Amino acid sequence: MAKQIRAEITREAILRASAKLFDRHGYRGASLNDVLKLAGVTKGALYFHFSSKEELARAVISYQHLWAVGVANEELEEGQTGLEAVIRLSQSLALQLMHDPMVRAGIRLTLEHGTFGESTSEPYEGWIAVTERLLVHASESGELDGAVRPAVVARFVVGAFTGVQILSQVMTGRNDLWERIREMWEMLLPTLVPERKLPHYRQFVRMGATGEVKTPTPRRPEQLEP
Amino acid sequence: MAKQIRAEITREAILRASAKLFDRHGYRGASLNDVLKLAGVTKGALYFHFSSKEELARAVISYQHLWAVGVANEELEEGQTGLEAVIRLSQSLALQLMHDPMVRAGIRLTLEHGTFGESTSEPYEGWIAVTERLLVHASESGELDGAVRPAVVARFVVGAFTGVQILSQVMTGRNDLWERIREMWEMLLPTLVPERKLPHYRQFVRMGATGEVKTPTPRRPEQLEP
Amino acid sequence: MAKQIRAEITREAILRASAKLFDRHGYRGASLNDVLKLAGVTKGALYFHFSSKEELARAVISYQHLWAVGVANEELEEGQTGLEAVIRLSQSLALQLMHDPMVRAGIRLTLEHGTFGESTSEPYEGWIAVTERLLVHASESGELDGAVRPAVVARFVVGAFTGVQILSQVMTGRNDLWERIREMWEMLLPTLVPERKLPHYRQFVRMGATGEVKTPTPRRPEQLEP
Amino acid sequence: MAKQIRAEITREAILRASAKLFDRHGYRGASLNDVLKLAGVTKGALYFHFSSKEELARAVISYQHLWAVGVANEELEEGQTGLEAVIRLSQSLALQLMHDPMVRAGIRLTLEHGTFGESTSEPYEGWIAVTERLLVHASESGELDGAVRPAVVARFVVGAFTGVQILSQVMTGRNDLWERIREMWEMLLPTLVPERKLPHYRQFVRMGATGEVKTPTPRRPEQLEP
DNA sequence: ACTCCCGGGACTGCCCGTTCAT
DNA sequence: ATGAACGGGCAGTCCCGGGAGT
Repeated sequence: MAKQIRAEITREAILRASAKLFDRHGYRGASLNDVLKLAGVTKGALYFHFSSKEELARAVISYQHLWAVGVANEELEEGQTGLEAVIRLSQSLALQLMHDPMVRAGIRLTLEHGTFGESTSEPYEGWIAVTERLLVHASESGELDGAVRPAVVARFVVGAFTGVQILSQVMTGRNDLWERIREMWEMLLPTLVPERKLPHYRQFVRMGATGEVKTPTPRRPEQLEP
Repeated sequence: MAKQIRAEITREAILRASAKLFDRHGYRGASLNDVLKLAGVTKGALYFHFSSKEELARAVISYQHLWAVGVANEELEEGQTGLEAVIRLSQSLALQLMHDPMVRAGIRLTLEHGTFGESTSEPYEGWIAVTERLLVHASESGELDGAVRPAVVARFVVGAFTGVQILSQVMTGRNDLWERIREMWEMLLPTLVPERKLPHYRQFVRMGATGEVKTPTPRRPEQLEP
Repeated sequence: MAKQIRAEITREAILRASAKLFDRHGYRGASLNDVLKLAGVTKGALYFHFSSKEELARAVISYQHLWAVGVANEELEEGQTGLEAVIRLSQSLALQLMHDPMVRAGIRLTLEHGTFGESTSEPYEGWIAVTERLLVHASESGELDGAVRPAVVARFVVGAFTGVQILSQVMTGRNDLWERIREMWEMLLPTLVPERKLPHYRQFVRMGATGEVKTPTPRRPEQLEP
Repeated sequence: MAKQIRAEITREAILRASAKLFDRHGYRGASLNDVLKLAGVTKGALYFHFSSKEELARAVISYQHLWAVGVANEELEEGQTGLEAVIRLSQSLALQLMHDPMVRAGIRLTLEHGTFGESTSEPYEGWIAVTERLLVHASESGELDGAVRPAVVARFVVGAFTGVQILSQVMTGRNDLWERIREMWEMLLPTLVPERKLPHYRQFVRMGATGEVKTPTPRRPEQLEP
């Protein structure tokens, strides 16, 4: 028992250190030796917990993915309308990107693996699917302008968010990400909702950074057994 | 003299080969040996023309940058209104991203160097600046809705374009980039222009680059390895 | 008591698994992790029973050695003439090499350690000594041709057996080992025995694989305690 | 030009050093770092000449193989009878095994790759084939006893030589190899040749170590171009 | 002026046999 | 008897010089 706790601590230390370095230098740029140094563990420890660099990266991605899923579910359970949920989702992710190294790393690795790599579009498809579902729901509730096509909007929102976040990272180290996301929504709202509802959503977008970041304590990805 | 011609050919071969590999594997993932093999030259040749891998990458980026600047100027000289110029600019870049390996590589390297690197935001700032200038011009000509703030829009457009392009690349190898950019503009136009001008711009977006472009049956990026 | 039985089972499982892997991949090629996996035990268990990989190998070799000694003694007790005993001995070993992983592994490890290693010729010397003793006995009984020098023959027989067995292993996975050993004796008999006795020994060599393989249930090598 | 000479020197140094270490420690036991140290070159040099450890080993094997082929051909051209050629061949190989590290290493690697490995029996088949061919020739010339079956003898001789050489190596570091091979032939001759020719061949076997070892300056295996 | 061969050496991810606290 | 951690070593790959030749 006691052992397992210690193991968990080590595992987390490795994960955390690798996240930091993956975030800073990318997958290839991060060397395991640096991870070891930063985590204060030895090669053996790393090898015990993760059988390869790739698996380590996958663990980081997985962590971030689980976190995102958790947030999405919470958002839905809070009885918000569909569009509001989408907005809150984007804001939660933005906040997390500003503060949580694990999520930052996860996003970056996903991006690298997608953009530069053999391309697994799967995570993006996931985000698009979630967004689309929420928008369909919103559309059926009459929240949206009649001309809005959820699939198109979902795809664009995910893409725009991705790009805005990158720019914010490059230009300000993500310090202005929150405002950029707000501006994004302000530009999109006129297209999405009927004019009379605009004020309400504008207001909604402006609130939000109430500090209460969603942190659904994601459980670590279960180990894959061979 | 004769020598110089040969030198230029070698230089170009190296540049072209490196672009292809940078595009496919990223900066770190592309090995100079592969570049050599693909270009059919030797190490000595490479190091005569480029003093380091980084300089090689910079040359690719520079090439793409010069191309972009050239296009921007042409667009302006053609006597289009500001907003139209912005749209055409984005479309030109989209087309080039679909077909020109050098531009693709340049964008990718810029992105890597920015997102994951020591961060030189300069190219993005350039794009934003150009866009903003055009939008200011448009605003002064009364093309835009009164509430539009050029600086904000410019920043968002550049970010959104970046993200949309990434998603298109990950999900379809950029085959659908043209449509995605069109959709982007269709979503932004209601926010940007007065309602009565909407039909005109919608039409404008759909046409494309003054006839000689047309949604050009994009070939998918060639599979790896010749 | 019960514990000790369990321990013995574990020990055997490890030994058996390691034999299989040593046989297949050699000393260096066999990894302890694989042994663990195959035996279904943990690292701790292995290191409880064997203090190092080398000792594990020694145990395998020792097992095979004890087996060989056992067979040799049985052969002698069965009242065969000296030459017959030598022949039966070689045949028993051949059969065992074809079927018993532990013996296969033992032979291979001995060979590796000898050929490629710091060379302990001791096991070979043992075989040669036994063979020589039997041949001297045979010589004194008048079974052999007068010109035969037991020491020379013994050394050659051991060498030839070793090589023939290797070739059989390489070329047919030892499937034809039995026939090869028979041929070996047919080639040596004219040199070893007087002409009139040739038919008898030829007949003797041909019999043998009567199925009754010698399996003298070798007791496990006593543990050497430091 | 001058460069190429230097390259050849380096290449040879690497080959020679690796042969020494392969001979001493086997394929797995020899570390490239040790090779580098012994050869006095760096990793870059090695990597330039040999793209992997395996290829290095193959080069050594190939060297030895070419040497053997060269010797075999010379032997044949010297107008000896078939059986004499076989004997001389075995003696040449024995001498070489005693003195030339490259050949020693080649034999050892072949053996390892065969015995302990995925088994390529090809080199053994080559030796057997050559021997058989010579014996068939001898048989047709009436040198051999009528009952001799060349295929069987060839296989056994190759096997026996292999084993005898191993034993000699283990027990005396191959110092007594020459005598062991002589004894081998003395034991086989009665089976192989008619009685009246025995004295001649006995005499033939005893001569031979005239010092003039066959050294057919084997050309290095041509590089495989990718 | 331009190209090439040959080499330098640091570093990477990985795997291994082994030990120690429990 | 276990789970966890240790640390050295492996083969392989990389980016890069520099002397010689054209």
